[in-house]
Amino acid sequence: MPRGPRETAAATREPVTRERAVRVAVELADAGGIESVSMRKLAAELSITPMSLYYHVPGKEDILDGMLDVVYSEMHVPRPGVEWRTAMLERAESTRAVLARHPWAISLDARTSPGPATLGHLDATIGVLRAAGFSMPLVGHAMSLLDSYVQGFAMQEATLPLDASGDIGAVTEDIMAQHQMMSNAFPNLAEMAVTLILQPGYAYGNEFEFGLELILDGIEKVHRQQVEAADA
Amino acid sequence: MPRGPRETAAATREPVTRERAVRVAVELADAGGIESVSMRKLAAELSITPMSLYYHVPGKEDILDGMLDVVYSEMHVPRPGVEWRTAMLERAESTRAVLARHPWAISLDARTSPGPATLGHLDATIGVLRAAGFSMPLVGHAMSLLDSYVQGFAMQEATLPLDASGDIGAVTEDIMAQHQMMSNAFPNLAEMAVTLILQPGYAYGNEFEFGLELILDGIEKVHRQQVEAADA
DNA sequence: AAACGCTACCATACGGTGTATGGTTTCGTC
DNA sequence: GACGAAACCATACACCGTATGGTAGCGTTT
Repeated sequence: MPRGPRETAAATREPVTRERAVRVAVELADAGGIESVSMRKLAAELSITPMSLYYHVPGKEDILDGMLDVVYSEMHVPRPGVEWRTAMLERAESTRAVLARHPWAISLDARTSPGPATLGHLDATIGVLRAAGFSMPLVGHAMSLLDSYVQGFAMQEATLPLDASGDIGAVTEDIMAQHQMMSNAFPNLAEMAVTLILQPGYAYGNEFEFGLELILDGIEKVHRQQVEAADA
Repeated sequence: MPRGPRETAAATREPVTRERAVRVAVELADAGGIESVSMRKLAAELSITPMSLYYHVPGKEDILDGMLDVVYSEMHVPRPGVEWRTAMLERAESTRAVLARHPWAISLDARTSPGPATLGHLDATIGVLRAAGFSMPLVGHAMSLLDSYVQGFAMQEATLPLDASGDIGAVTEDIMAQHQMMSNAFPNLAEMAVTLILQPGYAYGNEFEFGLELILDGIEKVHRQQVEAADA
């Protein structure tokens, strides 16, 4: 029966490593939001004291970096052979799905110092576009555009006061209560609320696809023009 | 000589109000980033004790909300008559300019409970699109798409390790040092770094316009189709 | 003139945070 | 059985947001 070092009581099981600490931090954030990830709570969850964490990790920043890389590692990585448009679509939708699973990651997304999963993801994406004949500048354009949109949309979506189903219903009363006031000060906003957003079938999440397809159409058009120009 | 109440020493000048507290908080954030806005530092800047702030404000959240609304109030509000595409372009560029001036606002952008400036801004934008004949669903599509892109781009830009000029130069050495390693693990990324990003003329900020024009083109096309379909 | 109440401010304290400093225990190896 | 590294710990500091319960100065009322 092999056993790790330092197993005094019957408490500890797995050894504490940076990897496990980050994994547990992700679980904490999933359960209680990013503000429930503190060095003390994390240490408690690992059955060690706060300062013992610093043996495995240089500081909290490193844990946050690790958490973001875990999130990226859950995303679908485009495979080399796939047609570029399909790959980009899958990538965007996978990103959105993963961020929906880990909403706290949206605010962490602004962080520098990417991890290996993040870099691998970028590398694979560039590879697919290059294989499809995209010029390097166009790869830059396309990725900046797509990533900005996907990340921005996730942030907008997180901002809205939605219930779990993505429906706006839960706050309808609040909005209607303010409606009289809004109609005077912000007539266009009030009209949009009543005739669009508060309509039964409306869900903000559905806006995602419109923008995504529009962007992919635009990129496809530019790509085709470049290819034709090169052939001529 | 009119003087406010409670002017014991010759210290205080302007009276403390929520509005002034928020204004000073913005100055603090501009000077030292969002983490240098604490109730204690803010109170010190206003020459009162921390707890006195709570007479003017329910809590820190309210100050952050106010700060974001100040940022929105600095943005160019589209005027009713303007052609929609021009208005959207100005709006996007103004947003980007203001967020560049207050980088801390990007991370605050995810915050609920918009202020009057924010709502007024939205209202004016909807008004311009409606006046241009956009259907309400298309207004929703267009604004979701544009706002997601602009906000996401600002976030991406803030993530990058850029110096003040927007140039990547400052970190070139770091990248080159890791280049050998990257070439093996992430060949596409390495190639992109060398042949695009590290090239003398390249600045990530220039990517903004490509995406913006592409999006506006796409929206214009959809709009034209809808108008034609309605005419037929 | 005296009492009252309101506005604006303050002192103290609590429970939380990240982490610097400097031990202490346990283990494999010699 | 001594030794050094690996893993963990205790204490403490400077900060944070804010709950609780005051207090000084003012205008108005009686």
